[in-house]
Amino acid sequence: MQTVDEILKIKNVKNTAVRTVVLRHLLSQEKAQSLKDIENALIYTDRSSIFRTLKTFEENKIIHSIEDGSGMIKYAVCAEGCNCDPKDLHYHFYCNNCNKTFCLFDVPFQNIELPENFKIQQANMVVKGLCNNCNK
Amino acid sequence: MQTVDEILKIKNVKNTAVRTVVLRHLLSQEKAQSLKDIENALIYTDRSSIFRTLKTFEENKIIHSIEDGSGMIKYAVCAEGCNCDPKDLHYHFYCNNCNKTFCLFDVPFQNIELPENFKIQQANMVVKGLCNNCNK
DNA sequence: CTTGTGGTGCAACTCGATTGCAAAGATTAT
DNA sequence: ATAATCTTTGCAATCGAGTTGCACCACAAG
Repeated sequence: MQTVDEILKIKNVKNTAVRTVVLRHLLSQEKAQSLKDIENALIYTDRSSIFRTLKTFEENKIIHSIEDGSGMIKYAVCAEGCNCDPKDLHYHFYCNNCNKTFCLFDVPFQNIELPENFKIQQANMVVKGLCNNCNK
Repeated sequence: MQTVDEILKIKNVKNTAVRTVVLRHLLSQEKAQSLKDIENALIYTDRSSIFRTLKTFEENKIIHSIEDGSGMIKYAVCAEGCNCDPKDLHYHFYCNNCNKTFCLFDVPFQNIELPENFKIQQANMVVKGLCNNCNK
């Protein structure tokens, strides 16, 4: 696992106090985090700063965003070497019971045959159901 | 193509003025509609009435909702015989240029191998890119 | 006719997301 | 080192899609 400093350096994003704590928090979580989640975890950091930090991270492909249908956009750290290209896509799983969102890096991704002249640029794939913790 | 009256009857939803115009509008569109889209199209019908109509339609599986990442939930009429089960899932395509959302009924749907103990209930699959009109 | 049920329109509210602005911090040029 | 410049941050205000409360209306049941 890369450190916060390494990631910021590789992605050419300047290291600041807010960026460090936000990225550290994201790395420490197994599930994707919403702005609200992060805000609650980092009580000394302003919401708008976190918001802009997330935008910066997303632009620089440090994190990717997931719309899981909870109404809040979730963010998760990209895998090493990810460029957020179609080839880097992976499924997400949203638990209807505990409302957590997971990145399913290990589930193989189907090559989708789009109709004539449609061109894929990104995708947002969310499977919903019960996670292993809640499916009991 | 089923008529508005037929659909409402089959799904056991009472026919009202608002329901008729909303469903007729949805059927007349090739792309999924947001609440705002419908509101703009049906200028004499109140937003909250459309909103509640859409909820009613969704509960009764007349339409399904799509979170395409535009920030607005889109709605599209279900295919005939759809029960909104996992087996009825289909991909959606969101055009980054014209912001339209399409149902890709003809693109085969992969059977997703979830990790141990994860259970699928629904899914929201959105491929983003350029549609045939914008990819020129 | 009276009562009840559900649908509709209006207005107000919620809440996550976003922006404007000024202060603080970092960087570069002088 | 100091001044000028650019970036980041915190605060407050705003935006906008979604949602709700309430009164009114239409239609159905008793």
